[in-house]
Amino acid sequence: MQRILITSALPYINGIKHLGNLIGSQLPADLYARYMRAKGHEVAFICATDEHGTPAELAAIENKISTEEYCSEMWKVQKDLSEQFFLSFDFFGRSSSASNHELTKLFALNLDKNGLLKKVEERQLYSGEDKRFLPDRYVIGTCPGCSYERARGDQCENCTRQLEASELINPRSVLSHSEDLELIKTSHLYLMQSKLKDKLLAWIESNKNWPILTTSIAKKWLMDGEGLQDRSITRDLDWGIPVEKEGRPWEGMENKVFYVWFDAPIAYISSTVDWAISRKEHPDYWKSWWLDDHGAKDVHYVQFMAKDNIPFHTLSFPATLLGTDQSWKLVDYIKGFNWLTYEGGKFSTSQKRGVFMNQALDLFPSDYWRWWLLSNAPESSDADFTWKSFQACINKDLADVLGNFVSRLTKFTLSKFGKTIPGGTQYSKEEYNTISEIEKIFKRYDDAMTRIEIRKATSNLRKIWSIGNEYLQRSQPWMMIKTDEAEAAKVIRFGFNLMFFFSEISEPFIPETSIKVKNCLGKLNNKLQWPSFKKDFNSIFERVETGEEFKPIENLFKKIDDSQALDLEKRFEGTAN
RNA sequence: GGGGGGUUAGCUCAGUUGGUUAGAGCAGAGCGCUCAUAACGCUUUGGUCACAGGUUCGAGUCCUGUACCCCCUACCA
Repeated sequence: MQRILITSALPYINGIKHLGNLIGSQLPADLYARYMRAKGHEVAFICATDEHGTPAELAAIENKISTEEYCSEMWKVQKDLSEQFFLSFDFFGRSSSASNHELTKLFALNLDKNGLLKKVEERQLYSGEDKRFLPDRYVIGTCPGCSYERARGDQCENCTRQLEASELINPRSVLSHSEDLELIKTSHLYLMQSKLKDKLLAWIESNKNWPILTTSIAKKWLMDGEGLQDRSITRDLDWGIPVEKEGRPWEGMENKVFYVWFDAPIAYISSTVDWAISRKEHPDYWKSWWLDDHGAKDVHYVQFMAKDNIPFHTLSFPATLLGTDQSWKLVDYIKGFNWLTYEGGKFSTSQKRGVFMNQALDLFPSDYWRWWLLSNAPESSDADFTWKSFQACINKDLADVLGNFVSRLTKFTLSKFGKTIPGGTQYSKEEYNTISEIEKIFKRYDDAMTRIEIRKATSNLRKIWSIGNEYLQRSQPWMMIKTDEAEAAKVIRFGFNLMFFFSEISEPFIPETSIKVKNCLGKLNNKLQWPSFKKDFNSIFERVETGEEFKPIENLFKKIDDSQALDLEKRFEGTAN
C-alpha cells in the first residue's frame, strides 16, 4: 500500500465552471483518486476554491454583497456541483481559510529569513473613481503602436504588442470608464525566484518521467531570455491575506495583501490541515503528507491541471517551497491537459458559450458527462466538444454497449428464471476463455490507469464491456434454454458475474452507474476491491452466486436522439457568433 | 519576434527504442441473431502516414526546409 497525495488545480471562486475547467483538472484527478483507492492505497484528494483577487471583489460588487459573503456562497455552489458530479474530494477547502492565512504568512516569513524577498518600488495606475489600483487588464486606452483605441493594459489586441498600462494614451478604467487615473508610487515584495533557478532546474531535470508538455513549458520559462524573473507576491487590494510578519503589519507593506498566486497553491497544504482538523486527527497528521521529515518521503504526490497552470506549479510554487529550506513535499508527477474547445471555438463565460456544470446536470446525469469528457480528455492536444460527438459517444458506448448488456441480461433472466440467479452447470471452456480474454485487456486497462493515460484506459474499458456482448452472442442462452436449461442457467450466472465485474472496474469513470448496478445485484455494501492479478483471476467471476436475488433495473442510459442533439446545439451556441 | 504542440482511413484518435502486408472506435457495406434501449455478433470497403528533400540495407517513426492549424510568452485568474 502506498500513500498518494492528489491535488487538482483550484477553481477560481468567480462563477460556475464549464466543462473545459472540469476536464482540465478536477475530473481526471477524481478518476485517479477513485482508482488508487480501489487499489487499496491510502489517498488524500485535496481541492479548494481560489478566492482572492480582483475578480472576486468585482463579482461581489456586481451581486451587491460583501466579498466574504460572495465567496461563501460561491464556495457552497461549487462544492455542491462537485458532489453532484461525484467528485470524491477528501476535502474541498477554501484559500481564504484561517489556516491558509496562517501558513501563507509563515511561508513569507521563512522566505524573508532566507533573504529571498526584496522590496521593490514601482508605479501603478490608481483609479480615484473606483478607489482601487487597477491591474493592467482593467485599463484600456489608445495603443502607442497602432493607435487602436481599445488596447488593453497588458497587450494590444489589434497589433499584439505587449504593453505596460502606463504606456497607454488616454488610459481609462474598464470598470467605471473613468479617466481619472494617476500613477502612484507603491512598493511590493518580490520573491527572488532567480536565486532559486539552479535548484529548480536540477529538480525539474530529476523528474525524468514527466510529460513533454510539462517539462517543455517549465524549461521555457526557466531558460528563456534573461531566465526566471523575480515576481511580486503582494498587491494593493482589500480582499486577500494581509501582509503581516509575526502578527504585526509588515513594515512598508501596510494595507496590502498577498497576491493570489502566492497564497493559492499554499491552500493545497492548508486544506490538508483543515481536512485533518475536520477528521480530528493529531495536530501533526497533515505533516505526514507534506513534510519529508515528518513521514512524507514515501508519499507519491500527483497534481492535475490545465496547461496554463503549469508554470506556477513547476516554478513559482516549488520556488516558494524550496526557498524555505524546509523539507516540503514537491510534486512527483504533473498531469497537464490541453484545452477543451466548444464546437470549434472557445468556451466563453461572458458570451455564455458552451456548457457549464450546472446546466450540464440539468440535461443529463453526471456519468454521461464524465464518460464523454474522460474518453475525449485533451491529453495530447486540444479536444473539441460537439453535441454530435457527445450524442454518438453516449448512445454507442453507454447505451448500446454497456447499458444494453445489462438490459438484455436482466430482462431475459427475469422472463425465464425470475429474480433468482440460477445455478446450472459448471463453467466450461467458453467461460474460461472469456475470462482470460478479459484478463488480457484488463491488464492493459489497469496499466493505462496507473500511468494516467486516460483515453487509452477508456478504450480498453469499452472493449471489456463489449466482451460481455460477444459472450452472450456466442452462448445464445435464448436458444439454449429450449433444449438445455442448465446450460442456459450457467450462461446467466456467468453473465451476472460479468455485470458485477463491469460495475467495479467502471466505478472510477461512472460511479453513479456503478452504484445502480451494484444495487441491482444486492451488492451495494461490497467494498470496491480492484481485481488483483496475484490471486486466481477466475474466482472473481464466482462472486454472484446461485440463489442470490437481483432487483429488476431500469435502462441505465437513455439515448439522445437527433432532434434533441440539434436542439441542444442551438440552445448553447451563445450570444455572439 | 521567441517557444511549444499538432498535421495518419469520411470523422475522432493509437502507433512503443526506425524493421516484414500502417491499427482501433465511429460512420459505410454485407451476413447472422432475435434475449435486449431497431440493440448485439461476425465479415468487410476506406490511407501516396500534410508537402519537398536528406540520413539509412530499411522511416509514419530520425534530420533539414515549406505549408496550414492550435497554444504559451509572466504582475488575468
